[in-house]
Amino acid sequence: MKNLSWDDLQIFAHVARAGGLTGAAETLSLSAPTIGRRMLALEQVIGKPLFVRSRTGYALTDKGQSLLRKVKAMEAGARPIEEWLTSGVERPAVRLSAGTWTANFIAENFARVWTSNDPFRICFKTTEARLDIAHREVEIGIRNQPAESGNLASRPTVEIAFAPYVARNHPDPEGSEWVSLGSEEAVTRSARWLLAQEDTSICAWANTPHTLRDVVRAGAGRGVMPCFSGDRDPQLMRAGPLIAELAETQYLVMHNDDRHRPEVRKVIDRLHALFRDHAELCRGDRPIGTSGAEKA
Amino acid sequence: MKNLSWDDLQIFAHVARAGGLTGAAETLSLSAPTIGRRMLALEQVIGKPLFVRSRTGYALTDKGQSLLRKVKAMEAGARPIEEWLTSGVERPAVRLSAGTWTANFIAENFARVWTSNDPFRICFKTTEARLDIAHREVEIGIRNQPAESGNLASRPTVEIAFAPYVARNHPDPEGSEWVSLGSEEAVTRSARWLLAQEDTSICAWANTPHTLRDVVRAGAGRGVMPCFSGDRDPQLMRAGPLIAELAETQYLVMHNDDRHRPEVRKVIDRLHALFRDHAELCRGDRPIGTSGAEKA
DNA sequence: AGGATGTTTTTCAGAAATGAAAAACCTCAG
DNA sequence: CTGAGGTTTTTCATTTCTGAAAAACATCCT
Repeated sequence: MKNLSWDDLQIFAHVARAGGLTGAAETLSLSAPTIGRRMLALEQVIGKPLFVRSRTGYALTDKGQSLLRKVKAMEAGARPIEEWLTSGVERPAVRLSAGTWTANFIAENFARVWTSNDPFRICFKTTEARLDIAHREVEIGIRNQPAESGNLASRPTVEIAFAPYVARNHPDPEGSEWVSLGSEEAVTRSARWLLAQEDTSICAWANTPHTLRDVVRAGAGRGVMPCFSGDRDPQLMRAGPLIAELAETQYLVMHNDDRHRPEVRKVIDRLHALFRDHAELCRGDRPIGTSGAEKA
Repeated sequence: MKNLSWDDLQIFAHVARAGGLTGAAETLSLSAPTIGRRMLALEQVIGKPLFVRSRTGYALTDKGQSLLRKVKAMEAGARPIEEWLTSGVERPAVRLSAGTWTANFIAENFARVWTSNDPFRICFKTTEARLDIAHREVEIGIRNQPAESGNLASRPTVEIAFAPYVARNHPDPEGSEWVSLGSEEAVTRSARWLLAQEDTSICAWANTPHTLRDVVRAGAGRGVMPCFSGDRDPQLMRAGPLIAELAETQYLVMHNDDRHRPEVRKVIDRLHALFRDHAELCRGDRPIGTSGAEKA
């Protein structure tokens, strides 16, 4: 730990411009409490108050104004480095593997994950299989288990709940038969759950999630889906309570070495923010199309 | 964690100038392994190797040379901030409390702790009492126990060993009587230890450590001292083995809030380095004046 | 050829920093 | 006056980073 941290000076400039911690947190990959603590520490190193604090934000003192002018000179000094980093570099691709529903959800929120200003590209690999991150098949995997080897890192995001869905306006939602998801090669967790229930009657099988949804939409019967998919579909409604046995924690998994790559870092952070913002939807707290729905 | 760390750029410049990790560690308050990891992470962010690594040090690649030129511009931008920090500021005092032997040891190595270039001053408070750091009686306390309250921080330094000493060339070192340290108000740990021994014969009491040393030097008998004092005194020699019961770990204790104050940080770091460099002496591994002394 | 010295790299336990969640507080609109 | 909304601050569990110690390797001297 050094005396005067250049990183703290950079953060200081962001807080000064944003007028507070929350605005600075949006432009930095740091949380507001962390930024608050670092500004406090910076003031202790400097020995003078830099901010006047209020509940409406942070304003600069005279000393803070003076320091900001100087830090802007450092920012000017840093700009050639940022430009040097991006010039002449082909934009790398961040390969992202996710299950069908998750990929669909991300695709519908794509602007939250990537914009044309980004110096990288996104490569979706939509698959129910688990691709090998350790051997660089993808950079980021969205999984329902944490990484199990030491050279992978995982970051939990949200709880994913599952529930049965049926076509909207189905005459007998909880009395209809089931549509199961699975193929001859792979039996899904929801298919295993289904087989474990007493007195279940399966009227159809689908081998891809899209096919299952289409069959359920057509009114053939009930199907199990994650809530972040089922509860966004205006053609579906709940056909029973949440299925506790299928609830799982979602993880963003990446190689340990890749965590410092800025494009991987940025995608990871954005995915995390995206899912966090839809945490209620994912947990099943926003049921669609059922009367008397309660909010958790 | 941000993408391109300004702190890492600063460290990079130090490594480039020093030609390696070890030299950079001397000018930064970071260890060589830490600097090595940070340079690796910086290269991953940059996407290009910056160094050619060898066992004789780090040399810059062409890309590294290019980056160094740019970072020097940031250093130029940072210089007005460093100057602004030091200009017009009355030098603060760092108050340091330590026991007599420890204060004596530090005073003899004062150039390791303070120089006239430092923008602060040192205030010794030599006492066997424990001064209150939480209520700002001192900034740094050197103690034999870690901090016990949440708002204090402690950093262990070295193991302190104790042994009995006698005047050099005493005719009967291990057969002489004891000189005890203590006063009517405060019985020291070594005095308690003495009373707990079988068949001990105390011929004198001293109420200050300096007085005890003077009496022992005069040949009156054996006295218990910490090894970093006894083994530095050419007028004394060991009069028995190390006293395991009295061994203790030394701690540098400070207020949590003060850790970011650069002058407190600097003194703490220097004291830590000073004691670490004399770790063998403190542990009793450098006995003075006894024949057949072994090196640990 | 072998030992000493000095550097970087790796491993691992502990310290420090972080973010999530909650608490606290202020402002503004109804 | 009250409730909603937005911000900062505090608490605590978790994650990340650090330094100590050891390992590995290269160079230099005898």
